[in-house]
Amino acid sequence: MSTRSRSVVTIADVARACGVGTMTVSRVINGKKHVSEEMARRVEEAIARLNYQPNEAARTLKGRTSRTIGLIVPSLSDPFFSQCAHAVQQVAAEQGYMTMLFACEANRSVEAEELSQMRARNIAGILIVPSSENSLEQLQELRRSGMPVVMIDRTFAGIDAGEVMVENLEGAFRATNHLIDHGHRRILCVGYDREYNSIGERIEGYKKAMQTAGLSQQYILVKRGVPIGPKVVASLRSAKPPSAVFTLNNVTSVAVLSALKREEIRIPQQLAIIGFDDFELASLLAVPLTAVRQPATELGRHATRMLIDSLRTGNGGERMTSRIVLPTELILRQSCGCEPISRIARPS
Amino acid sequence: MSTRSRSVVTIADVARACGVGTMTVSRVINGKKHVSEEMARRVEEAIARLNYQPNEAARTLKGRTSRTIGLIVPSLSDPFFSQCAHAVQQVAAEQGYMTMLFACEANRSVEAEELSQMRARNIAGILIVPSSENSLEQLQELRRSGMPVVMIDRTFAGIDAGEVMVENLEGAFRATNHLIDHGHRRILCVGYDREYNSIGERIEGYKKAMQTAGLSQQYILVKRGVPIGPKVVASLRSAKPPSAVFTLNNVTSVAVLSALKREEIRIPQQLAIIGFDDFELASLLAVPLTAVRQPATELGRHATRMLIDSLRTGNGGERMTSRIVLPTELILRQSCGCEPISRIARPS
DNA sequence: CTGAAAGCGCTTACAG
DNA sequence: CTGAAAGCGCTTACAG
Repeated sequence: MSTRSRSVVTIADVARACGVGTMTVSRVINGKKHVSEEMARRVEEAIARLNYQPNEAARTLKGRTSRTIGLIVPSLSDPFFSQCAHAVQQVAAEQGYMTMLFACEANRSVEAEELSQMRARNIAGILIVPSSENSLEQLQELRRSGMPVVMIDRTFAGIDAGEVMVENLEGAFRATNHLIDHGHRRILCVGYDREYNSIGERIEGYKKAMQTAGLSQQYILVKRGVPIGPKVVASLRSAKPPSAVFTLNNVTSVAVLSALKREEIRIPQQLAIIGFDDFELASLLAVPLTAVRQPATELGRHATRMLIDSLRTGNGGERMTSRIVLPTELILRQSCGCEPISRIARPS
Repeated sequence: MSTRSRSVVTIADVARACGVGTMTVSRVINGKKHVSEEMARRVEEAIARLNYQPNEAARTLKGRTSRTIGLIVPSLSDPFFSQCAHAVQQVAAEQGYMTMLFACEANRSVEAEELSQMRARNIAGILIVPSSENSLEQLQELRRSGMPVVMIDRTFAGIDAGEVMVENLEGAFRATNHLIDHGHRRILCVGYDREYNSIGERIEGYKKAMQTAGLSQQYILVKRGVPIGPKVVASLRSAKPPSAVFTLNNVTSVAVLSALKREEIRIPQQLAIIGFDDFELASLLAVPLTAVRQPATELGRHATRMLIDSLRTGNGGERMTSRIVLPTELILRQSCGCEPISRIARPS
């Protein structure tokens, strides 16, 4: 009863039960082409009766690639990535693929290690929010061997892979302009991870808006791990204190918001703020946050579809040039200085 | 260059390169017992030089179980589960296991389907936040065939599996008592998913506290999908309006908070609130939320360790009776009526 | 300490 | 439409 024998029933058992060859069973499992109606019925009945389930390891060993895709994200603690991951898993499952999950923690060596695990497991394709230049070479090698790769949210040059991005520049441009429209002249741009092109594009958007308006730019761009809140607070006491701040991602927004709260700085009166990246609780904050919403779910969905498409067409060996860029949306709340939308009078 | 041939180099290639048998290479890969020092060195050098990587599918086909564990959670959108999932993935990776991810969306048929996929993929063991009674039988069948299973956060009776829970009753008891200490007499208990024992225990904790204090209980317990906020608001206009509310999980807390905000009901003056489940932004809310903190990360860590332990000892075939119950913590903020902690004067 | 043989459960050509 | 043979890349006994 407790022998460690899983999947006890094999294709041979089914074949025997029907008095046919294993090939016939295999054909039925894989789309029943060239099998007579009646035969197919008999085999299917036996499969159901014996509760047979094909062993994926065996199929993989022959077919060289498993119906599993790998997903590498920096972290699942960040709601943006977890939402994305959720969408990936959903779409993959719908299409009959399983998802192997990896959270690399933006750790260089971990990402490389994970990539090599992927290869060992005959993963069909890779979805990655790339965090490290170090694993680039390995990624490229995987590509060369024909494994399809799709980069999500940010990309590295030199990798021949599909890309699903967001309109970072446009979103940041609009956000900054909105602040300018509110009359702000000294707008500070704050954030982490400037080495990623997603963040880089947001910075460009900010820059473009400031330049267009003839305003001078101010930045606080630090490395991950450096507490950024105190720096923003300190800038408020400088000779030219900013009257508004544009934060480059949600981690930054939360860090800045925490510091402002701690220092009892009033938003938006003393400092207005717009963040890139919206999140569920943004509207329930002490001062509801105006934010650039990124379609995290759509990002995951599109990327997964792109990957599976290239798996189906089997053109992973060719160049993967697809690129999708999704629009962002500026969600106006109060932290930018906008008034709360007056509620419709409710009938008592 | 672009043939779909991954993992081109096999164990045979390595063996040939060293002029040894494949067995010797296999031994080196798997812990180098009974291999001479020099031989091991030679083989390892060849492995590195050829960039050889053992094919997991082949190993699995022989060994019957892959170094992969399956994780089934209801959703990754809920930060509690995504944090938990993150911890699982981390610990598993440290121990050399990969994580196959499934988000079942509390969908009965999906959970069952996923479970059967697990079997097909020779998964070594299962970590599950169970959502459905429907898949119980299947889980139990998996158990019978020797697959170790650990349930996280909530459990179903009749499944012989490891359990990692949280002190739900105690946490809820303490939270309710705290509200009573603030002078509240009419405390409403609100939530979803009463069918889960985790939620059931929280209800018991509330009940115990109310009974001990000689107070009468009030409940709003609804099915998933039903908007719960409006019901809480409505109760405020009843003959015996509650002066405080205890919410049974974070989804409920957020729903109630949203409704209270919409109706401009002041917290804690008009209605005090304590929620079960803490979250990152709780302290940045309009009124910082007092909450029972669950150690999501610890939950994931312990569960993964428990699973891997039973994989190592190979006692999956025997009964899995381990049970870990982690403590919760009441995080006092302002929504319960407590005063904000006075800040330490900062040197200007 | 080392290796030749057999086989894990499936699928890919190849015949009929 | 159907099946016997061979082999995917590894590991498990079994010999030396």
